[in-house]
Amino acid sequence: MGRAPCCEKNGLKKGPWTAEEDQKLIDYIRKHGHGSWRTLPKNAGLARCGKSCRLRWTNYLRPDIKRGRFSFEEEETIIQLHSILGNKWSAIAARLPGRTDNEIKNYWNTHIRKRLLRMGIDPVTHSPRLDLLDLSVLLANPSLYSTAQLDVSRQFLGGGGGVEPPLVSSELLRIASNLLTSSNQNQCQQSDSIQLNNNSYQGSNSCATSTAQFLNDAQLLMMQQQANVGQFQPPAAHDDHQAGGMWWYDNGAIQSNFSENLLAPAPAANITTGYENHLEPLAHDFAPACFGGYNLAASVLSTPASSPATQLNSSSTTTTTYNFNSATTSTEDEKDSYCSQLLKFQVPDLLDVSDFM
DNA sequence: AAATGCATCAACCGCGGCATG
DNA sequence: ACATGCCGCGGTTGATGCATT
Repeated sequence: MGRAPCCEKNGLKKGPWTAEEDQKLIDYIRKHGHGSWRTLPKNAGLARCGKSCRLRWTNYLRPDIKRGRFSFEEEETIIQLHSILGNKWSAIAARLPGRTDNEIKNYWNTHIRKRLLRMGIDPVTHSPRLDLLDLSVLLANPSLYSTAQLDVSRQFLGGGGGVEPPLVSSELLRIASNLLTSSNQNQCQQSDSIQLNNNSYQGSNSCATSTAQFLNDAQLLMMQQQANVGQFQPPAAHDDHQAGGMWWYDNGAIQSNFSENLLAPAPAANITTGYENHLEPLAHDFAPACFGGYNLAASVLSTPASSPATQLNSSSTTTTTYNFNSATTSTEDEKDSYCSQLLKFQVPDLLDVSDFM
């Protein structure tokens, strides 16, 4: 049975609220409470439907509403709660005093979601997106692979143009690994250290500390995670001539002959959200050896203001400390810049992500 | 200065859940 | 058990302002 839309009644006003209407609504609710939204507009002398009144009150006129920019802490909370609750905006809003579900929803769609996408993270699943992140790196460096390999890489996208599941196999991972290994060699010559704004960076590994290296290695894990390969076989001996080395996944541990490290899974961090399943392994397993300890989770989830200097013990003898100073990343643009520079992640024109925006 | 594109956000729409008769 | 009505939620739209060309 259909229900008559509440605002289709004759004489009921729609659209933006006037100051007079606002005042009428405020005065009435202050005196009587909202009671039944259905009868409120008539009693308050408003030519609005109850639904419109309720929305106006809960999203705008309520006295306890906090206006203005979201703080880093609030943003962090939103992301973490969203990883647990999904698009349950009202549930998220219930944990953010003064913020409405509508406001949070808007902020998510206009800010956070886009930022996560730029970083190659699926804002729905909160897991790395192979099709966004991986191929962008590959495709941005066409010199790194042959035509045949490009054809293979296109399969990751589900090349038919339709909504096909990404094709990822151990063999493709191996190919990608080789490609990325080549990429590493190029990238290492370009950036042995990272300086971002006033954030301090103290790395010690030269080649292995480039951002590109981090991405590449992390991407392989993403592939593995998305493909549920389970066991990614170590490279065969004949791969050893590839100077860069490779990563593989063995019995729960990330192994590499790149830095001759065996990376044991990191102990649980203090982040207790669904990210543990996705980003934390990346940050802790990869960061020490291949990125010198940069904490991806800290950059994505914990905004700089709330992320104390992260100290991670790598499997090598190197201990690396990072201090991303919040004072230098206080604006929205700076947040974006901060993230994009760190990850050096650029979506090539070839890879259109607008559909996801 | 005008045109165009983009980002933001208040407000609307439709649906599902729940209460009530 | 079923019909009806209300409320709240999530998705979407459209107006507005700002930036860019």
